[in-house]
Amino acid sequence: MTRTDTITDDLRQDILSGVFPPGDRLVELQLTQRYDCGRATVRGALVELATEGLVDREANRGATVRRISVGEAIEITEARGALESLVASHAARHASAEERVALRCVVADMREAVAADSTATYAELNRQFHRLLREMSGHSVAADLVANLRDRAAYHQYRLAIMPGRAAVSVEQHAAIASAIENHDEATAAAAMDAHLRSVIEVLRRWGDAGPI
Amino acid sequence: MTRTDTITDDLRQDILSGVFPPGDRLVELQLTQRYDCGRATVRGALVELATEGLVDREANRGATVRRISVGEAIEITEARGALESLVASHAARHASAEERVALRCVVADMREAVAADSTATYAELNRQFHRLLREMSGHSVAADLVANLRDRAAYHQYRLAIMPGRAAVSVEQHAAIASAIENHDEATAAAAMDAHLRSVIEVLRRWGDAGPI
DNA sequence: GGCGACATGATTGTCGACAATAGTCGTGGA
DNA sequence: TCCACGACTATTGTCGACAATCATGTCGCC
Repeated sequence: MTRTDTITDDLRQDILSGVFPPGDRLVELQLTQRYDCGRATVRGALVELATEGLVDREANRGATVRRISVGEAIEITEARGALESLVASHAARHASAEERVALRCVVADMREAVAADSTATYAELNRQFHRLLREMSGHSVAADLVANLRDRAAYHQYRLAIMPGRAAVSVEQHAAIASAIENHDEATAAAAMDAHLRSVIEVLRRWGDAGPI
Repeated sequence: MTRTDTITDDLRQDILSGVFPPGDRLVELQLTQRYDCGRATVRGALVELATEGLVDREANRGATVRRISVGEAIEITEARGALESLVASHAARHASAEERVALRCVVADMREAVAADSTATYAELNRQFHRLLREMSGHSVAADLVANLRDRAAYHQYRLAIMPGRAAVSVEQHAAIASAIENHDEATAAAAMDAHLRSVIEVLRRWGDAGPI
């Protein structure tokens, strides 16, 4: 693993975790001293994150953290729905017995987190659930695309996760997905995933009228 | 538009058109003299094309044109099916009257190309059909992803297009898609697109046993 | 004759410097 | 007072050079 890759991961993480909020300028020289490396290394990272859709790069004008409007977040979630349904159906077909157990455990933990009203824990379990699903699917093309789309909408995703009452609704949708996968039911798994993401879009759309950003 | 962007487009085109066939090494210094620019510029292009999935880059070992196995081509086409169905349904909803006419014209030209047995023309019209659909959809997220997936599987796509008898089957599937879109029938458009790509996968799968690469 | 260590060459990773460009501030004139 | 023009500054785009790393071929040893 080369230094550029490391910096790319670090910068990606910093963007996703909010160290650099949407719209922030990413000046190469500043990043240079933050990550202690040359400008070429930083540039490589910026180019990569730009093609991932996490940063905007205008010629001679520099890079900024990409701002995702609610409208675009909806598009992203629609695309994610199409792909992640595919992932879910493949997971239902290919998952091992251990993986199915692991998935059930995650759902159980999610229920606990909801009961304890711990939104941070829930958000992390949510990520874990979807990551596990991607691994189970064995469909690396769709899995990679989904992971990227999740990153792109991470900001809105986070706001959604901490929305009061949302977790309680969401957890049952995850349970439905997990249950279908446990039963090796590809079609139901895909449908459950699709329903889950349509529900996410519904919430985003309601926000669109009133919500900020 | 910066020089790096130009070189990126040129290199992408050269890869897609077969100037650099799959597996070919992309040595930075050689590309430097081919495109008449510095190594930094070439590197930028390679990084971008690597994240697009068109080139492989191993640390300290250089870049090569990505080899896509038949298995991966199937995965790519599955993902494309999921996304392009979404694109088709959005196209059915949002397309203008002129765009619907344009789509019908393309299908008519395709029929002509099939009758004339002109595979090169048909392949080009095929690209045009799908590009037009992406524009009609207004769904930039899905459209960009689909365009990228098409590039990644371009090699197999091309082999499929010149397969004897394939165009005749394919053209009717395109006609079905166009017809659904003309009728503003989102669900049917999506289903027709899905059927089209499942048919593509079917052919790829049959190849998988006997076909080369 | 086969195997492993070592030198060699080719290629990439990283850095600093220079050139080019966009944005900004100040000045002069109408 | 307002607009146009020009210099200045900040930042990016590009280049060449050096260091680091991997692959290859050679030599000696078993």
